Amino acid sequence: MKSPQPSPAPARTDHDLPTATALKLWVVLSRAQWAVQQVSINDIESHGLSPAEFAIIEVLFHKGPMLLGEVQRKVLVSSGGITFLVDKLAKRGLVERRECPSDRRARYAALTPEGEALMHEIFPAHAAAIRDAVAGLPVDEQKTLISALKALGKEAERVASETPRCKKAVAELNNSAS
Amino acid sequence: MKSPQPSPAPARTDHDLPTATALKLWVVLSRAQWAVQQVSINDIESHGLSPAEFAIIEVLFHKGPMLLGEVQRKVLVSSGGITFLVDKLAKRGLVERRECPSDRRARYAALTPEGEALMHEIFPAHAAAIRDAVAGLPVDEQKTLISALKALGKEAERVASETPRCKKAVAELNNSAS
DNA sequence: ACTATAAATCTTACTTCTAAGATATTACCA
DNA sequence: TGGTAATATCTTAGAAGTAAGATTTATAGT
Repeated sequence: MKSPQPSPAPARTDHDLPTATALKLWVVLSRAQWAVQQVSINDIESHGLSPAEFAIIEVLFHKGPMLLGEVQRKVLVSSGGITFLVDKLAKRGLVERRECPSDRRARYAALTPEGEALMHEIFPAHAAAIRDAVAGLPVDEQKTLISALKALGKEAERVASETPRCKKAVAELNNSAS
Repeated sequence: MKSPQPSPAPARTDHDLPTATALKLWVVLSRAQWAVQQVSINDIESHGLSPAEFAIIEVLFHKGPMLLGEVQRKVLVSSGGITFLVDKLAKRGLVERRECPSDRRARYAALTPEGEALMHEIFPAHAAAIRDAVAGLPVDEQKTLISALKALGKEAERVASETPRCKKAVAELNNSAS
C-alpha cells in the first residue's frame, strides 16, 4: 500500500539482511569496476584505440599468436565481432592473420612488428595508470581483495552457468582460462 | 588440433610488485563483476528486458519519478540513449513521460501502473539471484569487501576525473550520487 | 569411402548506443 | 530589457557489436 501522494513513495525492497548486503555489494562492485575501467579506457583512447582493440593486442602481446577463436573467447566478443575488430587492426598494420598449417579452417592472429613496438611503447604507462587507479588500497589489502574477489567470481560463474541462457558464454570463458 | 608453436616469446611486463598486484586485481575485479553481471542479465532477459531498460525501471521503482537527465546520469547512457530507451519502455507501456510544471524543457520519466506491477512481480527474484551470485562469500566478508571496494572506487573515480577525457562522465556520476 | 556432425571463420541484417548538433526554454547580468 | 550562455531533451548519422546462418574444412562412425 503506497500513499497516493504527488511523489509516489519509492519502493522498499531490502527485505532481509543477506539480500540487502548482496545488493549493496553488487552496486559497489560495479561502481569500482566502472571507475577503474574509466581510467583504463582513458589511457587506451589516448592512443587512438578502442577498449576491445586494446584487449586484442594486449592478449596477443602477452600470450603470443593465437587462433581467432581463442582471442574471441578471451576478449568476450562474438565471432562476427572478432572478424570486424581484427579487420580494423589489420588495416592499421598492428595485427596480421596467418594460416594455420594443421587446420585450413583456422587463422592465427599475430602482432606485426609495428603492433609489437606499439605495445612496448604504451603498455608500461597503461600498467602504471591501472596501478594508480587501484592505489586507494595499500598493496597488502589489494592482495586480500584479490582473494575475496576470486572466491566471489568463482561462485558467481558457477551460478551463472547453472542458468540456461548463459551456459555457453560462461563455459567458453572457463575454457579460455589460461 | 593445434601445432606445437615456436611461439615468439610472450612479453613480460610485470616489472615491480605493486604494478603486478594492481594488474592482477584489475583482472579479478573485472572478472568477478562480469560473472555477477551474467547472473543479473540472465534474470533480466528472462523477462524480455535489456539490462539498460531494467536499470531505468529499477531506478524509477526505487526513487520514484525523475527527470530524464537524472535517469540518464544514474544509468550512464548518453542523452540520445535515454530518449531511445524511454521510447521503447513507453511503447511497452511500462514508463510514461510527464511534463515538468516548473520547466517546460524538462520531462519526468515515471513508471506506469503496469511498470510498477512488473517490478513488484520480478524484483524480489532478481534480488535473490544477485544474493545467490555473491554467495561465494559469507555475509560478514561481504561487508568487509564492500568497505574495500568503496575505498578502491573512490580513489579510482578521483584518478579518472583527473584525466581530461573522462572528467565530464565522472563529474556527472558524482553529481548523481544520491 | 561416405555420410553426418562438428568446428572455425566470415557474411548479413539488425540492435543498441554514442557524438554532435538542433530545438526549445530558462537563467544570468549588464 | 535584451543578449548571451546554460540547460534539457530530441534528432540524425554512424560506430560497434550481436545473432543467425553460410561457407569451408576437419573428424568420426559405419
